[in-house]
Amino acid sequence: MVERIIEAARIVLVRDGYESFTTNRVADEAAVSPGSLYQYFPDKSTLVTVVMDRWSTEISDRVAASLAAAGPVDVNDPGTIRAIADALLSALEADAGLLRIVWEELPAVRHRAAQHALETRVRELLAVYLSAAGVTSGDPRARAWVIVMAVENVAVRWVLDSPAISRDALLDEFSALAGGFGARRR
Amino acid sequence: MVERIIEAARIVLVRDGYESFTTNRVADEAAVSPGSLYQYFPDKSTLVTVVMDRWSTEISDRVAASLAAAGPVDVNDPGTIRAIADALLSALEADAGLLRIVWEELPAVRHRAAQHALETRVRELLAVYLSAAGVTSGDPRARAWVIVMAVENVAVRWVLDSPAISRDALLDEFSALAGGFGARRR
Amino acid sequence: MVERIIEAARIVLVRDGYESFTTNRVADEAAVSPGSLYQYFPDKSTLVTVVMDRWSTEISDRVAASLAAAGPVDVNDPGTIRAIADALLSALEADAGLLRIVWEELPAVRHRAAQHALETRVRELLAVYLSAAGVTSGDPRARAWVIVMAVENVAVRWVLDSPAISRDALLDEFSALAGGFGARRR
Amino acid sequence: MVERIIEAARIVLVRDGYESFTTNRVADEAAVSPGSLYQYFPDKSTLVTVVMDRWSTEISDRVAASLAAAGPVDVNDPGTIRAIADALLSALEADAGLLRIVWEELPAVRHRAAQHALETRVRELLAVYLSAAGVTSGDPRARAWVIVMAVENVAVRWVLDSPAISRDALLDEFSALAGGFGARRR
DNA sequence: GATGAATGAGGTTTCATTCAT
DNA sequence: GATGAATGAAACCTCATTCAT
Repeated sequence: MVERIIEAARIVLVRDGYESFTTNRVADEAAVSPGSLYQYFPDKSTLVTVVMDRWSTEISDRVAASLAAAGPVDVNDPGTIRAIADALLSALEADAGLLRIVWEELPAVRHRAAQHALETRVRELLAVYLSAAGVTSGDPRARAWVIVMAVENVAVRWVLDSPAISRDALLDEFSALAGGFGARRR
Repeated sequence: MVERIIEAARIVLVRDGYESFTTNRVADEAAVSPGSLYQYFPDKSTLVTVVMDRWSTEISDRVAASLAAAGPVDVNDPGTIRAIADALLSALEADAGLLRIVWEELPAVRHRAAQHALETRVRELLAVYLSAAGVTSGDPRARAWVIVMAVENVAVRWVLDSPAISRDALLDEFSALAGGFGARRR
Repeated sequence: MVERIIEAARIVLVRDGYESFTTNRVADEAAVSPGSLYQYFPDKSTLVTVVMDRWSTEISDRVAASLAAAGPVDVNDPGTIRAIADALLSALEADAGLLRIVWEELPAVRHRAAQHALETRVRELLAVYLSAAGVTSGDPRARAWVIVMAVENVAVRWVLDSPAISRDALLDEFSALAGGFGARRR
Repeated sequence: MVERIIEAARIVLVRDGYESFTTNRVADEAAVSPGSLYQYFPDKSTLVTVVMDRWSTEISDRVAASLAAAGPVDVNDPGTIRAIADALLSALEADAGLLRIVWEELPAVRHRAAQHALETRVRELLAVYLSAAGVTSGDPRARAWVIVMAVENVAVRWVLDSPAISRDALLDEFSALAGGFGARRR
């Protein structure tokens, strides 16, 4: 039931947009009475938050899974950074419809927590990578924060705006970006 | 009159947030009747759009002014990139209240156009710089696009979230980021 | 407009009862949009309060008018107390339908203020009478308070419950009641 | 079980007020499922009625007990009327919280029956007293009705509104009131 | 041009009640 | 008998927008 409602919420969100995301419509879509919604979620905004949390976790998991499938991370392999970026892009593309709604229609407050969680998770991964790569100059935490913020926006906008940049070219850019930070190592 | 309304709209937006940004409240703040609003703006969303356009222009102008004041851009001076980033940060900080509302509460659709205009302007500047710097590998337009997207998010989030990174350190990171792209030139 | 709404509210209250007293129904009855209600009244409960205040004033005025029409009050005339009581009964009977709703369906909180105002007004009148009548034993203010509370309930219930007591007999009882308090004078 | 529910209903009524008196809350308080409520009570209003009946009986019993404890009623003892009134006040004060809810928040329809029962019981007692006291003028039943209605309201309001009248003074007023009716006997 | 009273569709939320288990 | 998840009607209120003055 909770499952059905969350799923319906996600569908309505993607199909109708946030402006039209009403509790009644969600109830309809879930083939459930409006009252039932409130047995499991205290209010509308919580419902959105839950959908966001789900999605954030999905993305994290997808990225992690891709990396795991790719075998152990080799810091010296220049392909590593590409693999990470590639995994992220794929994860975002998995539900581009939802991504668009979230990024373009949802007031950020609604998905701030979920986004933060995702950023933190990625940042931690990255910190490990950076330190293993022997990047020493500057504050590694600051560096990780900057890269994550940078990559986040670039990846999202690439998926949403479809600029005239091939996926391969984009991955090159990511490598360059990371290389820039790593460049001064040794 | 138009002026008064736009100014009122901005005030209401910053003071009360987007949720409470109602046409009636704007009319009140402007000491104007709600009907008069509609003599100059077809609907509420247009009003927001106009405020956004204004603000976007303000930022562009501020950045341009800062750069002009700093004298001619010297592509070989590593300080140049710092100057640009610094100007951008200052411009964003000039009305952090509005920045927060725009980034956290406004559905992106509302300010998409303004944001796009700003991005384009900066991208063009950057393209010149990159080409002058002799960056040749890869597609320079793709490169410019990526850098702009990256910098945009990093700068905004730094202003809004106040992470534990000094302004100086942040500027260093920007240099590194730009350096990374320039690094492989020869 | 305000007038129309208040009148409609009163009609709905009497006709449908407090349970069915909804803002939409009032709007319908007033042939006005629900939104218009809220241009003049901040919320539903205020609307009820206003109706109550009106009615309380009507009763006061009716009583005062009756007394004025009856000529100057003669404290020594045993008929005086009958006149007052008679005026009150008539005033209550003027809109017995509303009286019933107020007394039987309205949570007292809704009409507490109006009732209090009425009680106070009557109490002050009574205090004058009592002191003129030379009632000296006991605290005259306490006495007035007690009589008002006593008369209030008796009168209301007589109108609402139609007990097997003629109007004349009831007025006799009121005289006796007042006489009881005056009895021990001299 | 029935017991537990009634007790819970009373607790909720006093603690949360009538507005918040919901069947679900009562069920919670009784640690019982909402469905079970409906096995013993056809609907919410019946539940309230039962609570009211209980309470009405309690008051009657308390008054009766007080009188019994005071020994046989002596019609010629002017203290008798005080004793009755005193017993009533004490009974009302026993659960002033409930009294307030009943009088101020409950639509009278909900407790009309219980109140009526109480009034009748007291009226019968009083009729005996009045006839024994040799009050002959007027209709003794009318007289009893009037006194009961008068005393009821005065007593309740004294308990609820705490006017600046001492308990002793109030009892004096009651005596005077009763005396007024008896005064013209002989 | 300016006004501002009027609109009315529709959103979120509550809660008494039911019925399959 | 007991449960408690599910129901769904309906309530209050908001606010972008209009149009007669």
